[in-house]
Amino acid sequence: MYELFFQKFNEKVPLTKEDEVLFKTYLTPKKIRKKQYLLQEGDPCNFTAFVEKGALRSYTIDEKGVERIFQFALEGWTISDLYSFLTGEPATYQIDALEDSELVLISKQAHEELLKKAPKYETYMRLQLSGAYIAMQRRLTSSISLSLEERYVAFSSLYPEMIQRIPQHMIASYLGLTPETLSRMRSKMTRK
Amino acid sequence: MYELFFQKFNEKVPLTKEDEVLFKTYLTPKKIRKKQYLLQEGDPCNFTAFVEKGALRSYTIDEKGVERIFQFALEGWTISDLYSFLTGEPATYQIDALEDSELVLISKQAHEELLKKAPKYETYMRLQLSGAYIAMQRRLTSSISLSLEERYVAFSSLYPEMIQRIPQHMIASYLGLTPETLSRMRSKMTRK
DNA sequence: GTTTTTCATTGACATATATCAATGCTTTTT
DNA sequence: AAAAAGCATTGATATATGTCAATGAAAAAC
Repeated sequence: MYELFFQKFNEKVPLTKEDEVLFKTYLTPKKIRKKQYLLQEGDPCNFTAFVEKGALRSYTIDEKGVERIFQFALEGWTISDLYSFLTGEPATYQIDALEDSELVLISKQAHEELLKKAPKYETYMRLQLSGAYIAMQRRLTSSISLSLEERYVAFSSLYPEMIQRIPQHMIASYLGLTPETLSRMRSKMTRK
Repeated sequence: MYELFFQKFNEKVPLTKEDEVLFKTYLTPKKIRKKQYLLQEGDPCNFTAFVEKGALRSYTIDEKGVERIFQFALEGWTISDLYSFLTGEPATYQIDALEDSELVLISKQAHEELLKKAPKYETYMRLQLSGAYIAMQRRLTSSISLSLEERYVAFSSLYPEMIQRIPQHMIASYLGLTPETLSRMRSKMTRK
């Protein structure tokens, strides 16, 4: 447990062994089964979840019952409803597991204590946020300026592992199109 | 100069007078005329620009010469190519002024020195990033899950001032649709 | 091992939005 | 003051994508 978490943390901000021991007291391990909820819409999101193993997604469900997937998280990624986590407002997303998963949770309370006590944590958070921001910027740009086909190609080459592990209709939802359209597009692409 | 900058800074992280004096030595004021470039695609973006007065936009131009507006910044906002600023890679966006403007620049060098010397600056940056992330998350969600009309209505009610000050075809570009479609949509809406 | 559920694919059709083109009105430039 | 450029609007048409429905295969549940 925690191996991957500290590996990724150290890549951003180097930690001493003592740092790690201290940080561990603020972390909560959690196992979660496929299809199980980690966060339900309306509850405040009082954690960020680092994925040691497995796969999760965050998404909304609109009035018509249509799912809109906002994020996938595989090993080494962090998932949360950051808006809710940072502001304390009720979550606008749900999070559930696509595979049996092992997580490292940082509670909101731990987050706030770490911000006060551990400057390295604040630096880590800033870098995390930078990364999240940059990833979302890339995605927004591609969602506005690329054709569907270009978007799918870009997604495939950026996250080849997700193409393997995640059902196609969920990728369609993430890209903002219907499963039918994605299916047709793929068959058109292979014909070329 | 700097009034609005420090007002916004203090809302996030309270500063003493001494802090402000110190910080001022890291800031660069800049005036820029309408249509003038602040950043050209391909140059590394070595600043963040806080808008004291005026209006700017960041955008890309694709192969066909179509502009895609990524962000508007009015008074109190910060604009930059954050990806380029944080990584040192060449900018993917251009930034220019929509009105004559007054800016407060933080150079990359100043940014790095402040991160080392001034913990309050790191906190400020973290909060800035949180805000930018949340704003972009909201935008991405609406770009994926709302109809054009809903998107325009949401934009209008979130940023009424922009509707007044920014040409309609640029708002269309920001929302990811053509000026013609936006025009038709607006006339349909008023007819109701 | 059988039954259910989930998933990807395909077809027919509807609809939203883009594209191309023209017009008149403002604003800016000279 | 005249000319040019920028902008919003409208019409006709083309195109991409969504919607609804059916089918078969694969995976999960029992």
